[in-house]
Order: sequence, then structure tokens, then C-alpha cells
Amino acid sequence: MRASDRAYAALREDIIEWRLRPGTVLAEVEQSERLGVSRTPVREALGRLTAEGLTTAAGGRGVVVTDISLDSIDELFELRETLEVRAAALAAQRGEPGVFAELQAQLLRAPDLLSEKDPARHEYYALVGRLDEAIDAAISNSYLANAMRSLRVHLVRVRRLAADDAARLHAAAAEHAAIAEAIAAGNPRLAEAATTLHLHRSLTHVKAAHVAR
Amino acid sequence: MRASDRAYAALREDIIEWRLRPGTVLAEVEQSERLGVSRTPVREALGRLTAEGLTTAAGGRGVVVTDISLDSIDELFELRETLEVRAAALAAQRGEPGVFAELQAQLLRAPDLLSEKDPARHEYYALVGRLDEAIDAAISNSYLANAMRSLRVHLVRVRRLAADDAARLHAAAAEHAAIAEAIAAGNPRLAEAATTLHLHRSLTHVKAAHVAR
DNA sequence: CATGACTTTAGTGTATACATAAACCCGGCA
DNA sequence: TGCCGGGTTTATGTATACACTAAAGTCATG
Repeated sequence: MRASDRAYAALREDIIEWRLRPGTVLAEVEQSERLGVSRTPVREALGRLTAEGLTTAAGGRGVVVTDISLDSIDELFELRETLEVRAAALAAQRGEPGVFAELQAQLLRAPDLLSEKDPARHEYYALVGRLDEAIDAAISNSYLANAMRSLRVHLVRVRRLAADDAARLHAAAAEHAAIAEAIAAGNPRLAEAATTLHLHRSLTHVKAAHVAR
Repeated sequence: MRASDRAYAALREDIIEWRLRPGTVLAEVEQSERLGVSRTPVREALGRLTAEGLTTAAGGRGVVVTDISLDSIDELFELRETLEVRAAALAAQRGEPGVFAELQAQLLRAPDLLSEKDPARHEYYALVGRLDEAIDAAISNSYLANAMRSLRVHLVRVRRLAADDAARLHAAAAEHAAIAEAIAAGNPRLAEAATTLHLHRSLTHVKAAHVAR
């Protein structure tokens, strides 16, 4: 693996996990020493992060970790709804019903995953990730899929901020199951509605958790 | 201006204007000699272009200029419709009516711009560009605006391919005027409809021109 | 003659030295 | 005391040398 890839992965992880707080300035020499590589790969990594929007070029003086405000969460979800509602509808038209029926069944069993001792909820999030991937594959539109992929980076960051509780995750699993069911049924309108509902509830929960701080 | 910015602008221009054809391999040393800078800024420029999707990293052996197929045009317009229809609706809800009323008036006078001798249609495209900017500003959503900005790069490339004739530009100006009118009237549904119509006709024209080759 | 391994070579990946510019600090002056 | 200006410092921006990898060509052998 290339050193620039490792630097990128490490920095990205640190930002997403909130180990690097918004406003932190990432100096090239400092990070190159911390990560044990030279400035060149760090530069490339910072460039990629800035292109993604995780960092912002602060003219002249390094790059800083981008902040996430309440307003920006609203904006993020506005774009998310635009893309995912459409994606759900397209998946309902073009996807393989069997794939989504299977995902629905697994999502309905999600409470089993959450009851086990897995504080990071890796199993659960992996399952939701598979639903995302299935939708990406079903729409067969690389531009749309790329747009959603670039969005998800920011969403994971917001999710870490929200600190999902078990109750919310149970509800979210049911909502995801409803989306999968609608897609499996080949019903675009229903898929749109289920997605809209899920995103609305997700946003409400995130904002409530954010305000509680 | 930084050397990497110049390299980026030069390469991007060459790709958009089809002076660098799809499939062309952009070797770092070759481009650095052509542009008169060292490999480092060229590397950064190529990284930015790849992030935008104008070039693709060809594992190990340089980057190649991305191809635009008929299928990818369909995908491009599918995402475009998703984003722009929503943007038009939001602009109708949030925009300043006066701004769009003025743009509508200018767009209705667009035939004057096209009749003059301006083979590149700079005046006309600048006017359409101002409508895009006004919509970007009106929606006040940086994520959505960024998504549309990244799309427009590819659209300009497709436009150069389509070789718009005067008749199409006249019709397109009228369609744009209808969008501006709907936004000025604060009517989201109408703005959506006008945008959908415009994009459908635009795509039809582009595909017809593409097939004609 | 074909196939496979070895050598060559071209090109990217990385490190580092140098150039340059912006920000900070300190001192002088109004 | 507040502001302005120049020097210093520290960061990024650029060039270049070196390392490494993968592809292509070539030679030898079956």
C-alpha cells in the first residue's frame, strides 16, 4: 500500500472519529512526523481530504478540519434526501427484487445484532452498508453513486456525533427494512416515501442529540 | 498564481475543449515539460482532475482522460435532473424574486446576443451561467451547490461535443426564461416542471447530435 | 516457432533541499 | 497607548534526486 494512502486513511479516520476536532490546523510537517512519512504523501492526502470537504484550505496557513454546524447538518440532509429518494425510486425500478428481499429479512432480524455485546455496532452498520451498496449497484449510475458516496463520509461524521442509542437503532432498522421491502416490491413511489420518512426521523434524532449538548 | 493552479487550469481546459481526447495518457514528465513546470504541480493538478472525474487513474501507468459514452450521458443527465429540479424548487421558495425577474427579462432578449457575430457564444453562455449562479446563491446550500458545480464541468464537456446550433440555443433560452419566471413567481412546482422540460429537451438534442457522428 | 524467464526501461512513488510568501513579533513613532 | 513598518520566522510551494514497480522487449530453450 502506498504511503499516501495510509496517510489519507489515517487522517480521514481521525477526522471522522472526532479525534481531530473541527478547527484543528493540520500542518504538513507536523502530520508527516506523526504519521512517519514525508511531506509529499501528506500533501496528497490533505488534497484529497480537502476535495472531499473534510478539510478546508485556510489560505496560506495549512488546512483546517471542517466544522459541522446545525445549519450544515440541515444542508447535508437536504442534499441527502434529494439523492437518496431518487436513488430508492430508481432501485425499485431497476434492482433485483431477490437481493432486497434478502436484505429486508436481515434488517428485520437486526435487533439480534444489537442485543449482542458490540459497542461499536459493527455488525449493524455493516448490514446497513450492504443496503447502501445494493442500492448503488441497482441504480447503475456511476455519477449518482459517486455523489452519494461523497455524502456518506460526512454522514458517518454526523452519526458519530449523534451517539445513536439502541432505541433509535431499532427504529432505524425497521425503517431500512421498509425501504428494502418497497424496492423489492418494485414500487418506486413507496420506496421514495419510505426513504423520506427514514431521513426525516434520522435528521430529527440527530438534531435533538446535537442540541442536547 | 501558483504553478499547480496554472497546470490544473491548462489541463482542464485542454480536456474540456477536447484538445486532449478520451483515452489519452497524461504522463507526469511529459506534461511537466509541455507546461513548463516540474512534476510536483502537475501531480497535484492530475489529482484534482481525477477527483473531479475528468481523468481516471490507470493503475500504475499514469492517468487517462475519461471517456464520455452515450450511456454516461444518460447517467449524467439523470443526476443533473435529480439535482437541478430540486434546486429550482428550492430557489423558488428561497430566492429573491427580483433577481430572477431580471434574469428572465435578459433571457428573453437572448436572441439579440446570438444574432451578433460571436461564434463561441460567450455572451449567451455567460448569461446562462449567471442564472446558474443565482440559483446556487438562492438555495443557500453549500453541499447541493458543490454537487451541481462538480456536475457542470462534465456538462460543459458534453456541450462542446454537441455543437449547439442557433435554433437549439434560441429554444434553450426560452426554456431558461421559463425557469427564471417560475422561480421569480415563487412557484416550486412550476419551477420543477420547467426544469424537467428543459433538461429533457437538452438531453434529446445532445443525444441526437451525438448519434449523428 | 512459440513460450517463458530475465533484463531493461520508463514511469510513478517518496524523500528532501531550496524558494517564496504570509504571519507574527518587536521596536519605533505619533 | 495605539498603530505602523520592517525583520524574522515558519509555513507552504516547487524542483529534483533517488527508489521501486510494472510493463515491454529480448534472448534462450523446448
